[in-house]
Amino acid sequence: MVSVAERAGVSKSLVSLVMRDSPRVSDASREAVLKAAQELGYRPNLIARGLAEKRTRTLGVLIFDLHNPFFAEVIDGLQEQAHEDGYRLLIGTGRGRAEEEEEVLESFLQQRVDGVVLLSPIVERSVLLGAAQEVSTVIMARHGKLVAHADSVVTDDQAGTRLAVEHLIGLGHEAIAHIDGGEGASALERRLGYEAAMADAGLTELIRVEPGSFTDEGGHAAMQVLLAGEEPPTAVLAGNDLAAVGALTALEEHGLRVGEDLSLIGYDNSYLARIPHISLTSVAQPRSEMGRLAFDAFKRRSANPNRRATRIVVEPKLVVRGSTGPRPSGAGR
Amino acid sequence: MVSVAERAGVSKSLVSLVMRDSPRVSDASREAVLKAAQELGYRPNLIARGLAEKRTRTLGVLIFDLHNPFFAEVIDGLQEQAHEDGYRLLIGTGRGRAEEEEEVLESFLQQRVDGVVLLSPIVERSVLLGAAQEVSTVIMARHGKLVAHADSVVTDDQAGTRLAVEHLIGLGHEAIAHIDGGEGASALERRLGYEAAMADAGLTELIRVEPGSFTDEGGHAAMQVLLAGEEPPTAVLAGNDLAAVGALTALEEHGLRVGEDLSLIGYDNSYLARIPHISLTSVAQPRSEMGRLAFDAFKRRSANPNRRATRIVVEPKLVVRGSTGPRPSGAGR
DNA sequence: GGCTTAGGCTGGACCGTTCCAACTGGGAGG
DNA sequence: CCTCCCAGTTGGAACGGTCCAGCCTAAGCC
Repeated sequence: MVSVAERAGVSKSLVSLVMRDSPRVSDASREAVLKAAQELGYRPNLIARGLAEKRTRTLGVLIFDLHNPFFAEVIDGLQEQAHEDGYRLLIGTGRGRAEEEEEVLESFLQQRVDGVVLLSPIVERSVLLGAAQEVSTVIMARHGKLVAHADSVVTDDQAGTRLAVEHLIGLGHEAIAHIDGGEGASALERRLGYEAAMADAGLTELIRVEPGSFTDEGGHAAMQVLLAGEEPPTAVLAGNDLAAVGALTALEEHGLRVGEDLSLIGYDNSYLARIPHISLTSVAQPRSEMGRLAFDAFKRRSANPNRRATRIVVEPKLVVRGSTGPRPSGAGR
Repeated sequence: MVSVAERAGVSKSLVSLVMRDSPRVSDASREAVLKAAQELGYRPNLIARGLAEKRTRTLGVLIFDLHNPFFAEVIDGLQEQAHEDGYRLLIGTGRGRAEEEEEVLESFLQQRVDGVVLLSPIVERSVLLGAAQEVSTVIMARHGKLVAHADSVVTDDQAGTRLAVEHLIGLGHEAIAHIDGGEGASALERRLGYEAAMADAGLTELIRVEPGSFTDEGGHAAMQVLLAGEEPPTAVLAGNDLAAVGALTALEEHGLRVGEDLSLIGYDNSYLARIPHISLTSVAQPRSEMGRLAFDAFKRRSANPNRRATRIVVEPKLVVRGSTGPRPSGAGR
């Protein structure tokens, strides 16, 4: 910067002003500085700037699992909004381990990020509380109690499964089973939505929750059990798309046609559901919108760090595809 | 840091030494400093450290497409190795646009990363050359001429399609078609491998390359054309898994059983291929190993920035699943 | 003509570290 | 007893920017 200043015949303060697009610089000096910078191949040092400004215009994003396409889309939304506002994203992952997640978070703080966005974190609540005290914090896709001074963004999973059940009822189905997602807050939410919707439709007696998991093996095994029973359901609501695909395999093994002999619904509207060969009716969460909302929440909180913790709930949508159809005549009840 | 020093009754230089685990500190002072730091909730400022040390122990990783699970696994390997060595990863994406990729790269340089890893970048060659001059650069999954002062890590795609063709020939197939991946260096490599393997087996006359793309629509359309022809192939090698899944849909529409009436092979051994419902024979690239190799290359180059550009080629493997089987008797030739 | 105002610019303190040359005190060696 | 050495420690100069108070000059106003 000093070399640029010398070459342009001005002070380094002025170079600094030009680099930051200050309006109170004459056109002549601006041009001279830019020319000198160009000639010297000068590139501003964001490290030094960060030190002097005491802020980095950087957001730390902690992702539970890089492989899950869900997160990729959330980051898309986040990145888009952040980029527009001149923020950079520092992405890290604890690769599914709480301990590593904590390390990554600490490293974000040491790097003095202006805020952190935690995507489905599994660290203990106390860690979240600690983070929220240090820096603007947004927690995504984690249900449970609010964390003081942190905002959270979640989807209404109960509403999601309710949509699915109502769609099936509209098609004439009554014996609708649910393949549970196992432990974890979102599996619980999804199950509650299913049960409530069934009860509201007067189908309490037909509620059937089969233990499973969020994996294809889990969905496969659960569907096996359902089909082996005396009165198999005419429709099944899987915990997520992956489990639904596992269930699909089981149906094939039994020679049943999905969408005709039995209707199947997934959850997440992932990439998988969209494949024509699979064509799965599924509940969609507005992922990139969630990313945008998270960034907005961050901005609001950095403007006013002491505001109350908020929870932003977004509504899921049902995407109907080929895996659901009318109740087969004469089947079950 | 000064406060910690005062509280511990030592100089800030000594605090600095303790924080960096220097061996030339007495146990007594070390303990006193750590105690004071603990009590004050002191957290080292990596920004200031980066400024003073003139290096950041940070690697900029530019990803072509966050959604592609291929990249997630490469990053896994990279992250593992980097973490072990005390490096952090700064991840960014140009979201498929060359112009944005350039911006992200420039931002990495302004942040003074110690190196950059470019995953399948689409920026112009001149940009790569420029980056390589500024900082240790590793280019991944991009074929083509070597870039001066940069190392590259690629898979041998020609060998990959060759493996696939040889597997099919071993099963008795002769009329083996290839669905091309469209433009781009890797589509070219894959096609060349196919053609060479066919020629080597004396099947030059049966070489058939159907234009397509790396998407499911592309695979679907190409398979339609192949099946509509007079002498449809008994085996098809798709450009990647996604195209193979599209082809699968076309087969279904024609009432053909995959693995029996026609054999199908994908490329990438993605998540999709592993789904039981799909069960696609596919060519696997050692993704996380590629990530580790990229980090090694970075380390070597930072130790010696002027070493010659190298190209590290890793060998693909064939993963056989249910979509390939013996040539149906009496079919085609 | 003198006073005020404002735009444009500057010098130097500061941000929180690392680095380096130099200092100290006690033990070993002659 | 003096010198040398070395482990342990220290003060102050970087690192490359931003920030702020203040300076200069020319224009505007009465």
